[in-house]
Order: sequence, then structure tokens, then C-alpha cells
Amino acid sequence: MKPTDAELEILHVLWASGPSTVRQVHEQLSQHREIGYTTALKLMQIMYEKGLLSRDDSSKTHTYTAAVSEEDTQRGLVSRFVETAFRGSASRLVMQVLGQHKASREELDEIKRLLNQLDHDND
Amino acid sequence: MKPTDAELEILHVLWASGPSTVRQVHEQLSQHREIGYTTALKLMQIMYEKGLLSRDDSSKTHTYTAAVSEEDTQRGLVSRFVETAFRGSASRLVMQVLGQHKASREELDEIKRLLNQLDHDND
DNA sequence: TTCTATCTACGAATGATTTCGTAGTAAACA
DNA sequence: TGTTTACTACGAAATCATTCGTAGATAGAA
Repeated sequence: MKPTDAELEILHVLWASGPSTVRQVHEQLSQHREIGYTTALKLMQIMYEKGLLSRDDSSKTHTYTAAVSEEDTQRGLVSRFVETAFRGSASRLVMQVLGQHKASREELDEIKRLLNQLDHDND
Repeated sequence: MKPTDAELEILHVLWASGPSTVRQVHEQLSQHREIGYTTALKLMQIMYEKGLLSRDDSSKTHTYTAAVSEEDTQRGLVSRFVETAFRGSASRLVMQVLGQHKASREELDEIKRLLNQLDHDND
């Protein structure tokens, strides 16, 4: 339910690439950092046991798929993060993020659209 | 530099209440969850060694103070979180947060003000 | 002064995460 | 067929975070 950092790395690969073998995932991860093949394997096995991944083991080389959606996972992570880091104040988190990361014009516009929509929901 | 969850709880108490003794911090924490006195003590000692807290031990009962600011700490936490959970996309984090937490009218207005200011900075 | 309460220091157990080596098995190849 | 290669399973070490018990010291009360 609450993936660890290493598990998130693997989920990101699977979310981006779709169903993959351990070797494929390992190759992706290797481009970012040092990690042994059996480390990736073990992580994915644990994630399978936890229900974070599903797998097709009909052939010798198993194929893994993310069993949790990116949306749902990020929702959970955000909830937890707002609680622990911002004591539940989501708006302070938003302002902190907007203040420290330079968003593009398009991103700012998209956020504004969302804000206006929330405004109308509030009315 | 990167406080853990338990350490963050203690920092929040000290940020809110200012310099405090272990007993005072422990009393605050106890209202939220079960935690032994020596657990709080040990945590604060470790945080002192790490440089997260400073302390006055001129009397038998030490007084601890947060040695890192809330702003700086949250900035660091956000950076890390955007990386691990959102692969660096701050705007997607913002939209996720705004979509899932109902902010008050005042908060939304404040966020809009910030957005407009960012707009002008961009021009 | 003696006893009690409070505080710090220290050590250690527990559990979770991350890591990788080794062994065994199946497939592909020569 | 026999050998090499690739893959999974398993176990276990290393690290870190969290937890608390116990011991020793200090201060205040009786």
C-alpha cells in the first residue's frame, strides 16, 4: 500500500513502459544508478508478494505488470506526505512547491484552470 | 539533513512551541500517539548529534531547540518528494494535491495570488 | 541526611529496507 | 548430447529507524 523508494523506482519503469521482464526493468534502472540484477529481481518478487505487481510466469522468463495505478499510488503518497511534512495543510504544500519550482507557462495555465474549476465547485 | 518521520514529529512540536524540555515534547507527542518517554529522549539526543536540534544543558533538565527552520526543512522534503514520487514534475504534484484536498476559499485565493505573481516574474 | 522522583546516558532488541551471493533449473547452442 | 547462458528462488548480511529497559546521577522533600 505504501511503496518504498526502491519500489517506486520500479513502479515508475512499469508505468512508463508497461509489462516488462526483470531484465528490461533492470536495464532501465541501471541507466540511473548502480543496481545489481538480483537486487531488482528480489525487489520485484517482494512487490509481487505484496500485491504491488502482478506477473505472468507461464514462460521461464516472467513478465511483471504494475498492479496499482500511478494515480492511486500518488494519491496515497501525497496524503501521507501532507500529513507528515505539512501537518495536513495542503495549501501550504502547494505554495511551497510553486515557490520553489519554476513551472512553465503551460503548467501555470493548467493549474489556474484547475483552480477556477475548484472555485465553481465551491460556489 | 533529511529528518525521518519520527524526527519530523518532534520538529513540528519545537517549531510550534519553541524551546522545550524532553518532558514537554513528550507530552505533546503523547496526545497524538503512544510513545515512551525514553523514546522521545533518545530521538532528541540523536537529533542533537545530527545537528537537527541544539540544546542548553546548563541545568540538569536540558532544553532543546530546533536547529533547522521549518521553511528550509520543508523545501528539502518537497524536493525529495517531487523526485521520488513524481519523477520531478512539480506541476503534476500540485494538480494532484489541489484535486484531492478541498482548500478553503481563502487558501485558493492565496494560491491564485501566488500564481499571478509567478506569471509576472515569467514575463 | 535519607528517601523519592526526575532526568540523562547507554545499550540493545526489533523490524523494515536494500543489497547481493549462491544454488538450482531450464533453455539455447555447438 | 553436453556445455554454456539466462533466469528464478532463497538466504542472509548490512544499514537504518524506532522502541524501550536499566543504570546512574541530581535535586528536592521529608
